[in-house]
Amino acid sequence: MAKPSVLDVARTAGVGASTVSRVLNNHPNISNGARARVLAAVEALGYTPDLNARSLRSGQTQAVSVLLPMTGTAFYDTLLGAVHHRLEAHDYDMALFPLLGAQRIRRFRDPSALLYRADALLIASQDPQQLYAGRPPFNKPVVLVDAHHPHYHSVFFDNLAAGRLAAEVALACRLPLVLLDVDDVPGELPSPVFVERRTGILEVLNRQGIAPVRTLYTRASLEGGRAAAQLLLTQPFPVQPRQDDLPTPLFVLALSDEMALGAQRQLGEGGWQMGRDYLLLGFDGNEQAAQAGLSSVAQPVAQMGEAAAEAILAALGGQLGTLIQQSFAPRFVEGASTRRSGT
Amino acid sequence: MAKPSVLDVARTAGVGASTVSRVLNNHPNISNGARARVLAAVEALGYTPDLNARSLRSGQTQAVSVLLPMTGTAFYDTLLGAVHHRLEAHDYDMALFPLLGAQRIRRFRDPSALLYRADALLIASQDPQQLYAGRPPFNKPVVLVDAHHPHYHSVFFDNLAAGRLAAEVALACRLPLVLLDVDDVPGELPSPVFVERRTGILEVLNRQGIAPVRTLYTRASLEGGRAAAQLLLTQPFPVQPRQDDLPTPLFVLALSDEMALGAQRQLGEGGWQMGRDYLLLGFDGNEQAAQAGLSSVAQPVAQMGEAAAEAILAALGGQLGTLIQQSFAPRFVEGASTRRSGT
DNA sequence: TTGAAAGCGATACCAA
DNA sequence: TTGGTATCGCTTTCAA
Repeated sequence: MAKPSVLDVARTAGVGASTVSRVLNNHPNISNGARARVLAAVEALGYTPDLNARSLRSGQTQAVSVLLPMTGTAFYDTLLGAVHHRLEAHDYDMALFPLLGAQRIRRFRDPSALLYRADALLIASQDPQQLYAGRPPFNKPVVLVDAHHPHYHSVFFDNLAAGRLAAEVALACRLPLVLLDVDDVPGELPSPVFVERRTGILEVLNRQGIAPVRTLYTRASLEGGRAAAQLLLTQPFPVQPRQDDLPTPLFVLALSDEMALGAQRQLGEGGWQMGRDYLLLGFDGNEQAAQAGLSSVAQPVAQMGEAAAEAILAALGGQLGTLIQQSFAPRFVEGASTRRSGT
Repeated sequence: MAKPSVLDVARTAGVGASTVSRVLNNHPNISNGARARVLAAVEALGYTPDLNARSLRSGQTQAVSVLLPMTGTAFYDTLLGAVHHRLEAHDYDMALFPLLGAQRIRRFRDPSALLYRADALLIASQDPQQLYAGRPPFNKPVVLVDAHHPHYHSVFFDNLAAGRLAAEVALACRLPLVLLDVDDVPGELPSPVFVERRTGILEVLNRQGIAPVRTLYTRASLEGGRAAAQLLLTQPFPVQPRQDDLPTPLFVLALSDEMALGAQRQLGEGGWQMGRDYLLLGFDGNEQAAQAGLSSVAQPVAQMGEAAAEAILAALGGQLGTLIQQSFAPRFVEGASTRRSGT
């Protein structure tokens, strides 16, 4: 037999089609008898509503599309897990559309792309202006997460403040500063996240008239951190710890915990001792890094995901008079890595 | 003004609604004049078809859903890039539904989940039987990629054969064998990929009555490879190279190139020299690993993605009498890492 | 080659 | 609290 429709259910239950619809959509003012018979009929027939018909009539899809870069995992895992969790509670589902290569935005120029078959669009870690060279062809709510733009609802970390905070923590130690910075990848847009952290750091340093004794550019990954640390080990210019009687530790400031973690491992394997030969600070509040004793300027990823979901829901509810610009402040999470030992 | 519909376009162009539809769907037998006027009207009004109405009427969505684990990136990047490329050529779009935690399959029990609003379902690296404890609630084509099951169209690597091939390469060197194996993650299903590679390897070893001198269990990542290699460096039981006058290199066989790459870096940093102190072989055909000179039992990821897409398209076209069980054979890609130096 | 009209399967309005 | 019916926007059939 063909897939049953509301009419089949209605006939089986001995009620009208609208009653079936009302039961299925939890409308008030339904008698218990009718509800029970409808549910029984649904069960008996194995009825499943047709989403296309539902959407056509109601004008809603109960879906949110997420546009995201296909890089990294732990971060998006946490972020999108939180987003999905909140959306789910309001009966919204979520589909992901990874960018599959920076050049392939063409795919989303078409307003009838699957991406836009949704009630709202969440753009992660991307500037829509740059991405679309204009606006997305979508006249429903658009929310940015881990990115911000004055024309869009934005939920983001204050990476500028994070940079400043990190620099202040570093300066307070009064040690020679090594900056593990992120190299631009040719052909890709530079990540605004790292640009802002760097800007915040340099702003504070400049104000104090202090410069890093060394800046190493590398990939924004654990292996990148390792590579930079290796340079520190093998080319210990301009300060070489562990040879004086009063060694001067280096303060290594990395633009991400991933990089910091890599540096820690590499330096440790090279015989440098944390607290004695170097101090270390990263960004993100990465759990692995915290377990390894690393201090971090942390950012509440899951919380931000929830906030983004709330922003979407509010926009969908039409309860959004003004533009949301919600920034999350960084928090210094102290571990062993910013404490000198044996003093 | 409200969103224009076919009727608006038809009025503007001075034709009937069906003519508009025909033009938009590239039907034959349309006069050039009508076509031109319709296209002009579409342009003028900024008309975009309503996908819900289209799907309701036609019974098709022109969409394929992909169910995938939210781990790894390079692999799925390549795989899904290839899948999407083929689908796109046939006007199908693609949406991703990551598993966001092993326990959350509940989300997909509901037959009216967004996941199933598609013409076909692609399941990556998962056994549907295990996943659903039965069948997915979806009576349209289902294709498995990087996984196989006798009841579903499957496109996969022959990891068993890959394991055998790797073991044969290793045995041909007649060196003490160290196996870098993958540790089970508690709470997660063991990956069939590694199970099969291991089985293939052990099958060949057993047949020859040979056992690895050492098996190290670690995470299936670069860092996992590093950790295992570190054990090799610091606890050089039972064979210690570099101290005899005639050193015996170890043959290190890792279940993935990622792990092999990690091992290579760690051993290199520990002073072991590739070709003299150890040989190394991994799986996957990872590009980074190849650049580092690693030999690999490679698997054509993009090719497999394309094959999976073709399987979907064939199933959608209804041209699929029998069940597809397409396996891709491994290929030994020789680099420097399996050649002894100075002999 | 074209237009009128039926119908896909739901929801929402209105009258009862 | 309920059922009948119009309607969402499109594709398809049928007749011209």
